[in-house]
Amino acid sequence: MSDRLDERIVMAIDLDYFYAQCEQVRNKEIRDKPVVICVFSGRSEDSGAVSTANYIARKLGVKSGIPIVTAKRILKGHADSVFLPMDKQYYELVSTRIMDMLRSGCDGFEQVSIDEAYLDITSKSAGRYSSAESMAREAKQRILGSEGLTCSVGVSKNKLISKMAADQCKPDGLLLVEPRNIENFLGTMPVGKLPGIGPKLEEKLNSLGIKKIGDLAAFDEEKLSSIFGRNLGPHLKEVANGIDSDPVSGREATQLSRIITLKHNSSSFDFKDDLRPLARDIAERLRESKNGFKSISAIAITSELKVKTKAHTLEEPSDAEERIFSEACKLFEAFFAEPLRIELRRVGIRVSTFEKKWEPEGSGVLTDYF
DNA sequence: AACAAGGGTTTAG
DNA sequence: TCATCTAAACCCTTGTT
Repeated sequence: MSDRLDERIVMAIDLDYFYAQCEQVRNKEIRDKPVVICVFSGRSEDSGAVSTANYIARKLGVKSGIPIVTAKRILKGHADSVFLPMDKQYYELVSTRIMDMLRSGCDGFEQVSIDEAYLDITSKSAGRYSSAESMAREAKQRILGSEGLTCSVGVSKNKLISKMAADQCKPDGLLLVEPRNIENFLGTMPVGKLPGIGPKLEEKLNSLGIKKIGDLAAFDEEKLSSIFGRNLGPHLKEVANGIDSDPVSGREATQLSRIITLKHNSSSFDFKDDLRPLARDIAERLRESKNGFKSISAIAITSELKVKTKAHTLEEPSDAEERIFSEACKLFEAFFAEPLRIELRRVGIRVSTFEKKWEPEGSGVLTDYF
């Protein structure tokens, strides 16, 4: 019996330095310059962080997450550098057009973020990597032809390896990793290259002498479980061996949040007005998705950048702006009711535990689910 | 033991 | 004043069934 029949072929598509590339399409003048996409917090002239940068800027040391001021310092000698505010709405338009195009004609589709998607092309490729390669080239060509954007594409037997293949060949790459080559592909890579293994976990693994994915793949599973727990331990062993049965399929969102940076740090609840737009925005999003929430959290980031949350669960789901606002206010008041002297830099609201098939407040219309 | 709720950490883009 | 914004997956503790 062949073990190929149930084997999938999964394509991972990752749009290169997406926000910056979108800007380059809008304005060809900046194509050969360092381009930095910024999220300005509004605190002061250049306060905020870098969202992403094109490869010219990256090569010079500008990475996502660094302060805008730091990026400006790095690019001081490059008078042609371009700093642009993030225009998420525009990037979403572009993304939607691309995703809609990709969605058609595959067995399964999963958009994982604004610039990444998985396609299950098992049947369309008839399970052959030669066909899969043609499909990957075609996808790249269609995206380039319609939007002028390059992307990186990975193809393998599951999402994990396809994603790693796409990561490995970016930008503007295409890499197929056939099942028989997976062991080789992974073996000598640092463990930190595995999705889900960030700096903290990598450091912990390194301290155990586990540096390469091959080391992790061969490590005693009992030991891993005792160190990393019953869930993470076995999971680490699995991914290190290239195993991932997670299907390509859409998922419903489970939470929705909005957060802002306050103009000035606050030691008391004097930012009520700032919460109003957040509540309004969340209510609007809930209506769009026809969801009600049962759980609501206040998110607070202190002046030391520590994250604190307070949550409350409702008896019945709601989607009302007023409810979001009033519950959030209550939770924030609780922060300052504590004896601790807390100073907040950023504040936000999150709702979760959604219920669909749920009757919006005040609609007065009976739903027909039961 | 299983589950819900509240709070925190890590990862990712 | 260097330090955005959104989302998911875990982990832990506590309390209840």
